[in-house]
Amino acid sequence: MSESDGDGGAGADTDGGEEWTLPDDLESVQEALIAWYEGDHREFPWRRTDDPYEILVSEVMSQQTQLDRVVSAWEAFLERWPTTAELADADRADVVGFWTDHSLGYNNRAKYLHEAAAQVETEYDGEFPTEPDELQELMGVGPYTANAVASFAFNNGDAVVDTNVKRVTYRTFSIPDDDAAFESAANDLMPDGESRVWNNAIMELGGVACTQTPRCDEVGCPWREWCGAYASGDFTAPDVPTQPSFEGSRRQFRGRVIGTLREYDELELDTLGHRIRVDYAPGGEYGREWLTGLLTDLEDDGLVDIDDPESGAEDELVARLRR
DNA sequence: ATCCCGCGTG
DNA sequence: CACGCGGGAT
Repeated sequence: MSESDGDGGAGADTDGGEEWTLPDDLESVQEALIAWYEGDHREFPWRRTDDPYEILVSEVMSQQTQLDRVVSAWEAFLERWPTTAELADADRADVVGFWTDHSLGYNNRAKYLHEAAAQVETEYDGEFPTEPDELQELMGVGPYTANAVASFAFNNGDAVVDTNVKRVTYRTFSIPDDDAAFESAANDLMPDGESRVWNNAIMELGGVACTQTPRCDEVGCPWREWCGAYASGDFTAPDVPTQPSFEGSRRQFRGRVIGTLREYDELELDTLGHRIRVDYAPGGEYGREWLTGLLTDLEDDGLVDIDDPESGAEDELVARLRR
């Protein structure tokens, strides 16, 4: 109904955009996937709620962490902060501390979640908006998360496009490795008004069947009869940019700073330095200068405060988690 | 080593 | 548009 009904790819090939088409019997394609998903799928607790806050928490956690590890963190988080009102009232340091305690990584996202809860309270009167465009106004909520929340909470989303959906559509229907093409194809595939089950189903397909090393027959992939990769045996997938190594990285030391301040409340800078790396030496290669660089970045991110000490007349600076 | 349901900022 | 952002599991 929106654009390019059924016949896929932007016809004009002027800017190098490649041609692609979806099968004629889209309805069969759709029914096959939904039947496969409803027949059997992994049971995650967030698939049994339609509370937008609970969904949002699960989505933010899932962006960075394997789903199996998210389950216990999600349950503990919602037990501690069951509503946006309660999360908004929490100290940021406690939310970031929770994130670290549960090894959820990327502490910025704890801050985003905390801020999003405050936005819901102050800007939306405690009620989540239901449209993807409005949801995207929330801190830390981009196009993917907005459609996920709109879909799973309100059955009111567009097709989600994540790395799973890209891989599945690239292989099955030979959609070119191009974001606009993926988005268009994903939306053409999705049956109108069924974003909740559809987005769950296509991501489940990417998660258990159309994996890096595919398991088409083992899990009975419902799209084998339409799948270009299954026919050709070429299961190449779009490149996902590989991360620089973590060991010894700046990221690793940021994580140690947060974890250490979580444990000690407030620490003088050199003490903190020694805690986070054994080769810390105030005047050395990794010393005061290196540490303050790290800390000012964390301060700019809103995660850490650098202050004069509360007591005493000393001028040694201390660091602590921002409340 | 590589993977894992993106996002905000410069 | 490129870049930085954690860390457990395998």
